[in-house]
Amino acid sequence: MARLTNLNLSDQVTNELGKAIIDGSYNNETGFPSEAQLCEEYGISRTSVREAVKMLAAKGLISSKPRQGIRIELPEKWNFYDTNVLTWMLASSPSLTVLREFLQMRFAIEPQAAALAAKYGTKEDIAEIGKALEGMRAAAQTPDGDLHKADLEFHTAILQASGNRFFSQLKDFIRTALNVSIQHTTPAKGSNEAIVEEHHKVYIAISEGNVERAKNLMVYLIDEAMTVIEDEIKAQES
Amino acid sequence: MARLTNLNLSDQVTNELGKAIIDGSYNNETGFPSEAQLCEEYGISRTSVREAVKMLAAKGLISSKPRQGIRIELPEKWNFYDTNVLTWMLASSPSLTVLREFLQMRFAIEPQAAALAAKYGTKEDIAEIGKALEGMRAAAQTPDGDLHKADLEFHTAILQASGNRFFSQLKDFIRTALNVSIQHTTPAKGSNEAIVEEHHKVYIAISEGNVERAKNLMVYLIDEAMTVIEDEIKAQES
DNA sequence: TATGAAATATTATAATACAATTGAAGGGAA
DNA sequence: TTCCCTTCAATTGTATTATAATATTTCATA
Repeated sequence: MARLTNLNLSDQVTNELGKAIIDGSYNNETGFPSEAQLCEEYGISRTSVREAVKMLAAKGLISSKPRQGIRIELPEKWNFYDTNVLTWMLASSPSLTVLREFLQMRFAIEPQAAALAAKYGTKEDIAEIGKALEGMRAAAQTPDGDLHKADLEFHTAILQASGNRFFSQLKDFIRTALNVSIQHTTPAKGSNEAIVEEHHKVYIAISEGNVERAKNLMVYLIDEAMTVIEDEIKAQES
Repeated sequence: MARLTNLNLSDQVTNELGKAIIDGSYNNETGFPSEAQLCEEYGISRTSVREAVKMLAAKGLISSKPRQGIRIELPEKWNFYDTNVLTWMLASSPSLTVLREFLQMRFAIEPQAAALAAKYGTKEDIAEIGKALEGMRAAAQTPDGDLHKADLEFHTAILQASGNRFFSQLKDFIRTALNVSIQHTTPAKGSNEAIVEEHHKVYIAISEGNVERAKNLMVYLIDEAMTVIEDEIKAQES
């Protein structure tokens, strides 16, 4: 077990088990270990094991009943919008398929968020988007500026500006999606200015309250990434 | 404490505390009770209290550290895509605002899901949509048929057919959204046939693989509900 | 005042005991 | 045999107690 001493024992075990469940190391055919077995396996008390089990149950990964033991829930019950679950899933299968699923979600969420930001965004929220944009511009002009990080800020600022809890809750989700995205898409270097310019257009549309335009421009932004992925998937299949 | 004897003690306490946290009965100013205090308050052992606390922590509602005690996390950390959290939130504030937020999410998710279903849906998935549609038709023609339930099935079948885990994971979310929606929107009775017909069009578009049309028709479906809500909100404000 | 050490309150972990639940095995009767 | 009932056993559920770890507060000292 990876000893992250800044984490509780139960948190550590939660992590280990979560990863193992999601990557398929455990399954209900071979049988999931009982509490007692987990105690032995990790050399810890039942108290901690139970706390870990409860946390995993809270995330939808497992359930447990007397005499029946601990069972892995069907994957459709897993809460993929939980940051940990998401991380565990990506650790186990960072495939192009997952990346495409991410992009499809971004395609649904972000244009709508941009539209809402244009419609309802407060001055403060929109100022944050502007600040993120400045960060992108600065990073694009500096030799080793972290454009990617600034990009993340821009997109999350828009989610925040939507004024809708369900959208802004997806900040971590989108961050993760963008991070994975970056690892796959070969960065078309040299086009930094173009990237910033496209984001700038989105910002303008939002700050002007141009709902439809904000949405369309965001669609355009994501569509580019989507195209790259679809091509890669096609290349792999053939 | 509501004694739901089919639930664990820790589950019961999780429920009680979850609700109380979300409706604001507890807050960090007045101070959140310590484990010992919770034991007294609910008359249970520390074991159960701790398990409940861990579950709430897993859902992002609280965190706890030695000497510092249990603290409520910022609402932006709360995992609203967790079924329990969602239920607790609705129990505390079933306002029009929440309903609008729900609809905005549906507006983002469902048209895209319909598009994906049209593009990638398997025969089996699409057959399920068709079956749900038949259910709607039957319910619409029967005097006291449950059209609403059949409607739910239709929409969740589309999410399933998207072939994207992140979309199909939102089935419970959308179900809840639809349920709340029904409670608010005065059912424009007499138009049952029209409703079924509109859903039928969506089904046709999906089964024919007509991506754009599927998306647009779904937008239309949700937009109607959205309009009703927006009007209600305006009426309330004035 | 600033620094550091000690006291303290709270969570973190462990060990143990017993209760509750439920699936399976076994035994008796139709 | 087949069905139903009882008994048994394995596993989780709950409680109690004790100790460790941690971080805040207090207080003494330079």
